Amino acid sequence: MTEKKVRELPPLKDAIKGKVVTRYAPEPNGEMHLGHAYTAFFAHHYANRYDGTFILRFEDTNPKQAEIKYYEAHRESLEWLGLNPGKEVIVSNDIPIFHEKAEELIKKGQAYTCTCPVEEMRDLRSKMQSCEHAKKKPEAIMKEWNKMLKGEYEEGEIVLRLRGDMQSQNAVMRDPAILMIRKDAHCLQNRKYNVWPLYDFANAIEDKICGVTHVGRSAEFDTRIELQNKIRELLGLLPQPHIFHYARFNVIGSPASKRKIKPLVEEGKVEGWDDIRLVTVKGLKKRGIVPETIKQIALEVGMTTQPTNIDWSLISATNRKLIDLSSNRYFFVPDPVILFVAGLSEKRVKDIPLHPDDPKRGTRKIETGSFFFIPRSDYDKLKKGQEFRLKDLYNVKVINKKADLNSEKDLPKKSAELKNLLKKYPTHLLTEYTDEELKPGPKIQWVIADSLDTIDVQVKVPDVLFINDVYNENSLKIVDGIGEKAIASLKVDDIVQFERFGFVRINRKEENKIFVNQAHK
RNA sequence: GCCCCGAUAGUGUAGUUCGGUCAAUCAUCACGGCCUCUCGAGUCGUGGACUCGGGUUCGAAUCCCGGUCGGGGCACCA
Repeated sequence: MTEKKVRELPPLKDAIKGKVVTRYAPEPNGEMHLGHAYTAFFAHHYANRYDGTFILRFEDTNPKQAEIKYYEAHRESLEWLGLNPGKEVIVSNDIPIFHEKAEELIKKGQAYTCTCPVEEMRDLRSKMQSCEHAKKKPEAIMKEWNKMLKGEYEEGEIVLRLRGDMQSQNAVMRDPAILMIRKDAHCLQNRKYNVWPLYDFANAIEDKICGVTHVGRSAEFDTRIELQNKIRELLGLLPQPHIFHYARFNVIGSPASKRKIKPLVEEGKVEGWDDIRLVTVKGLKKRGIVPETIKQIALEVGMTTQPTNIDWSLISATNRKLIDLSSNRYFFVPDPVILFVAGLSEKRVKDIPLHPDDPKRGTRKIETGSFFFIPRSDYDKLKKGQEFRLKDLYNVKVINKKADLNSEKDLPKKSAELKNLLKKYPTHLLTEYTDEELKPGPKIQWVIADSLDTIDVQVKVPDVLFINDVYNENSLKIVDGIGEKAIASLKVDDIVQFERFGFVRINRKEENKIFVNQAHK
């Protein structure tokens, strides 16, 4: 096996070995998706490369949004991805620090309280005009600030604004609000605080508290660099961290953002955040995509500043190569019909390899009789008189495509089980044994039908969720079929290949039925 | 509307910093051959791209200007 040349990310600017600190900073209000995973991967990757520290930081400064279950969700997903943080930080624990820093700005004359209604503030900002509140005396500002902290204002009544630059081309610089009143209970801090920092303020300071040296994030924050740098500058929090941006990653046909996934979950168009059609980390896991695939694709795509639209085939192909050698092969027949082989009285016992390219994996024994299941799709293609091979067994020839094995005479005595199966699967094919010789021609997948020494299998087969932005009604197919007995002893999370069908991950087991998800062909 | 950012095959990328070695890399994809007791893997081959217009230059994917297209931002969300 030749080692594929691995792409490497560009070096980090001013990176000193041992001193690099990076962070992955999600808001705990939804499951981790591919975009998050890439951000986390890059941060982790660079921290490792320079023997630095990778921090998981929860940006939970909006009590309306933060939910306790999502803290855990991010931790779990990171662990599964193998991106373990060296340190975890919860931003809402640092609210007192933000209050302190805000006060410092007020004392320096760099911030003021403002009671403009939202619309008015927005309007004035777009017109590059200050409001009268900007002219307030320092003592008045400090007085109002203290009232804010004590909870004497309602939400929306007042904010603390930074003295930025009203004439700036960059609209975020025009005296942005940096702290606001929030009265909702926070999932961790409860009602301890009335004043909460907004994103830019919290982020600028928190990166410094954490000692973050290099920040990689998605490009929507491009215009905030100036603001965040200014906040740090005013507070003497220097030097500035290095910030690099990259554009959004899209998978064609799969909504990437929480904003788009949430409604799908709520409308029941998907089965939950971990639906196998979604590119959430849990969805990918459930489908049978391995962490290494996600990392390899992140590396392949890199940190481009142009939006990317990855095709599912890239994910499938990458994943297939990674799991191919480690996935055992099993026999599975989707949508089965029953086949009888005449002219052969003795039973056979075959040793069939678990992997065609790796004999060391060994074999499993399968005892065959005269009754088999074969896929309907193969059955449909067969013609009377045609010869074909039962894969790994022998050759047979079609006698009657529309046989009724219930009434057919000259069949060996049928067990009660078999009689039931014949009724349950009413399409019957009558063939006769010809010979053993392996020759060119169709090879058909089979599972024994003489007894119940098999297992019922249900497969979920995912397809793209959206085609040209329209929800794909057929994005999830349920395929029922029958698998060989060995499948029954597989464990949940095992990834195997059903031959001539595709790679699947074992999702759930019941007493005599197993539920699997198809990752891809 | 205003402000940023970007543009290499269907898709993802390499090359752009420092113009010639680029009739453009690798992968995916599609098609065909070989191999294989899978529709998987492997292997060989074929197909397909420098957004457009102008400029600089002996020479432009690479530098400059303009257009077009795409993405993002302009919150008392993050």
